[in-house]
Amino acid sequence: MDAQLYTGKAAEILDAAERHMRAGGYDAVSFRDLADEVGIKSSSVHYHFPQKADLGEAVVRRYTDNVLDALAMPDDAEESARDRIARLCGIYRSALKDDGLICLCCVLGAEARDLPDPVAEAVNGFFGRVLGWARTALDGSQGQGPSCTQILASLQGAMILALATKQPELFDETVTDILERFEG
Amino acid sequence: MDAQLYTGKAAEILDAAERHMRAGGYDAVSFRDLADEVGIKSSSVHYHFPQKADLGEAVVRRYTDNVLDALAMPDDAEESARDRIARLCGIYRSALKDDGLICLCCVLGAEARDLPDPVAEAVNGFFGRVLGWARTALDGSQGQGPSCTQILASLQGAMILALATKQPELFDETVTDILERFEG
DNA sequence: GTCTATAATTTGATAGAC
DNA sequence: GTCTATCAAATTATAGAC
Repeated sequence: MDAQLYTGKAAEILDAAERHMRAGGYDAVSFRDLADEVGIKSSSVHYHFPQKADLGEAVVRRYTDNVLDALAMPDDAEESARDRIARLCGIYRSALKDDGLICLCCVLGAEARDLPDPVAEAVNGFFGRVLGWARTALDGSQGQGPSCTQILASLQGAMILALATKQPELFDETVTDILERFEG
Repeated sequence: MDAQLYTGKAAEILDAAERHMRAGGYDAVSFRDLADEVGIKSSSVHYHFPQKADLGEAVVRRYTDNVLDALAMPDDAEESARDRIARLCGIYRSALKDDGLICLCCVLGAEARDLPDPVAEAVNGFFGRVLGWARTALDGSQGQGPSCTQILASLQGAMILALATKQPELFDETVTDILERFEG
């Protein structure tokens, strides 16, 4: 159950696949496009990830690990719930502003019904783990601020709004609303 | 600028296309699949919608008109802002619980970067019109309740969470949170 | 409006050499 | 691990008959 480590071409493939999936969904990824981008042939991509579902699952799992790593640190026990949630907001914010990318599992979650089972399950797992993190992050903030569900839902939806309307301010507006509710 | 009316096969095609797009995104629609479902050939689908982008744009525009029609009525001037927002929640809620479908523009908005321009613009238009409706819906509820952006973002994100985790309760939880904030 | 027929491209995937 | 070669299937789209 250890987190898998990817290096070299495998990592490059995952990088390219994640970028495409976050921009256009699961179907936006093709073995030939990935191969071209990393400078190998499509059959070599199949060597690393035999089926497309394997690739999709690996992308989601690696993404999940990366997000949870970023959420966990710095590991300060005295940190307020508000500051911890602000870190979650910041992760999404920088991806959106710097690269125009929204959460991978926001895109894939929206088309979950049509995803291969292992990929859909990995997306489900992402939300479970992030909600689990949020539950402990809010620990001790006695009923103050929005619920974990509400925080995560707001952020996911705000990314879509900001992207689709080309108004990044809409994301910040939501972040402000979330954080303000901690000063109740 | 009148709303286009679709009947017969054209309407059936749009129905099928909307269903597929809401389940799996823009790429989840193929002319052959649609043709089979409505009992004609794919070339006949092209007669009604020459290019796929034409089809996509028509689906989004019709969906937008339908949602705004449902939001507008019943047209009661004495209705509270809270009740109007509850109507928006109800539209999404029944689609999710009855058919397992989330908002069309939630799915397409998430992959907006990869959509043909006319389709992306139609999705943008959907959010503009719904946010416009929400602004007037909240008229007179002096600062009470969440902002239009926050309401819409929460609902979109909650649909994704509910769908991806197979926990419809998560959607209801968000609706409850939104409506509670009107009793401030 | 719908059909047949077909074109051109892209897709996921495999076999086997090096 | 990467390659060449290839496959079967699916895709969007068009021409032209009825």
